[in-house]
Amino acid sequence: MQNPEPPLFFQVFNEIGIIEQLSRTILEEHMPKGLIAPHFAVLNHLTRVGEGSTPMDMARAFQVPKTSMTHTLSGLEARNLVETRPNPKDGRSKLVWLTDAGRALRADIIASLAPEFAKLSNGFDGDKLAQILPVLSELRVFLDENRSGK
Amino acid sequence: MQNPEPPLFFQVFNEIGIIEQLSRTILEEHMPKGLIAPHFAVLNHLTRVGEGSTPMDMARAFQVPKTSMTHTLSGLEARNLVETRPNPKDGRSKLVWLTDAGRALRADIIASLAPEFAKLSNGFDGDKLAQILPVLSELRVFLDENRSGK
DNA sequence: CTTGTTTGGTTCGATATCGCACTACATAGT
DNA sequence: ACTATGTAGTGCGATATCGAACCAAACAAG
Repeated sequence: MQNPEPPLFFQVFNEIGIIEQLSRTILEEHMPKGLIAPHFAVLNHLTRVGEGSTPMDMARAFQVPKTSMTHTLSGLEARNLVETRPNPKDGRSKLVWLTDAGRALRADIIASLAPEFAKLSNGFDGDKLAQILPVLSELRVFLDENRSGK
Repeated sequence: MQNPEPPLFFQVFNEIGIIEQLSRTILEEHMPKGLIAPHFAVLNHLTRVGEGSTPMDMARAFQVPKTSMTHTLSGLEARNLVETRPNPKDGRSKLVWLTDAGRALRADIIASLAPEFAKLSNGFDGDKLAQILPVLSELRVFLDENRSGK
């Protein structure tokens, strides 16, 4: 038994899958009708990583096909939450920017999540989360570097 | 600062979301065309938890709407990977059973994942996974118990 | 037993995801 | 410059997800 048991990986990925489901559901309960987690992910990415990303930047960051990103962005653009401008450095691509409405919506969603975070803070030991975070990051990086390619 | 920083939760859920994406992609690369992760989840559930589950049992276990489960099962049934029988205890519901083909497919998929697990074993410290697993389970249970309801 | 409510499952319509094919622009090799 | 190959983005078709509405069986209250 020189290998970690396959069931260990299975269990970890299984738990992660369920947690992803549950946390996504919570997030989506705090989003306006018609918008879902990927829309939030884009608003959040533009705020944190910086506006002026290209669609492909974000597709790669989220590991989704570029066609999915096109679709997600079109939903955001239709609601005036982002706007796109041509990329002066590359005639094929676009740069994506938040509108004021987009920035405001992201802030509102995060603010409305405060009670959920409070519940978590009260009911769950934050130290444990702090302990697993670096391992999760490491695992994410490992998987990211070893992915076959989408 | 009596609260754990909201960013901590954010980061944890963010990493979990990305890991879920990446691990799901790996799994689906090892599945026959037309079948995706939810199909595997059902085959796996029936094997582990026991055959003869109802669709609602599984919808709850996976935290998906029952309509999604109907759809997933119909895909499996169309390929003769599961079969359903009436529930003798409840005229409204069905019981789901694996076919031999379903059992075989699950086994084949798991077997074909062995190289991926080997890569993980070699490149990633199994002890770290063992350490985070109980925290993930705890977090999953906490979220599960506190969910608003779907 | 009758009635009102709950629960398991399906159908349907709207939106999402994703692979494939395609266009336009970019870049490398000669 | 010319051609070949690569890359960003879109259009389209197939399947997936999910909420709303619906039906039938179960169950609870009287």
